[in-house]
Amino acid sequence: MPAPSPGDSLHGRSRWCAPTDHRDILRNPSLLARGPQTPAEYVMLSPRGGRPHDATAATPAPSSSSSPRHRAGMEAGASGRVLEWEAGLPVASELTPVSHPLITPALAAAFRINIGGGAFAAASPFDDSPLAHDSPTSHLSFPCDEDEDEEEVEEEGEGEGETEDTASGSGACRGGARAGKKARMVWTPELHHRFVEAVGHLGDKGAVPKAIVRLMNVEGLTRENVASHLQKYRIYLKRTRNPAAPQHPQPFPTAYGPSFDPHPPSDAPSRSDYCAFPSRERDQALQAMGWKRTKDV
DNA sequence: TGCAGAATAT
DNA sequence: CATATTCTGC
Repeated sequence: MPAPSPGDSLHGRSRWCAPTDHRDILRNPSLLARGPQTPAEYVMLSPRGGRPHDATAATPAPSSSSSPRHRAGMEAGASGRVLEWEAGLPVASELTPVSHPLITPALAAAFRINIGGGAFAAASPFDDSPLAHDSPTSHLSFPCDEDEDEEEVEEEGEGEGETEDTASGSGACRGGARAGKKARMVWTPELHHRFVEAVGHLGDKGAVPKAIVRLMNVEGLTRENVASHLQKYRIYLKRTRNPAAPQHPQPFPTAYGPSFDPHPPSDAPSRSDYCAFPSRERDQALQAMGWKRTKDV
């Protein structure tokens, strides 16, 4: 029965938040304490409304009663799927398998998560031709939407009984009130790479937000996200084109590099690195995520 | 305080 | 859709 009873499937309209807000993790060490065990869990670790300040969060509040509805939504696929959520969604072939890609190889390594078949070595995060192949989204992070649209992660994780300590059932993202702003999106290098490619493929004329979004085909990515990014990107292009101070032909000292600059200018850009990650957040985020290179978790 | 990056408004 | 402005986190 497709029609979910009220207060059931949509109950709490619990949403999954991508780990966009590393700050949450930063402020909630307990999340790291145990670290995600599975992709699914990882995804749920960053509940926007997860009361970040809840110091006592040490207790994830497993709540045996908290039914794992989240996954139920998709896992129930076999038995009863919430068609309501599927309305307007791209067909399966168009969808991006986020399950594994959500976790970058490095992350996986950090947490010793094994994503399908030793992803670390296998998946080169910098594989190019993202567009060339129709396999769109890959290792991308996405924002947490709370509005209407919200692709569900096609999780193949053979559900282990994860503890659904996601924020309280209602309003996983943002304390229940959808009046708020959307989670800040993080343009990862991968994402930006796709973006740049999309723009390139579309050409100057066709590179409009809508088209870009389509071409990128990143679940969770909104037109507005792209529009905003595009705006910055254009500014960046303009700047680099102008003889203002093009120390280099067109290196991207800023975050707006064509993805992964294999050869960062030797003069080390004063500002951030060549990656599209949020300048300083990245570092902390990575650390918070257990990426400490010197220290061990 | 200023800056950068993303969201939101026009 | 493009541009401007606001917001937020360092």
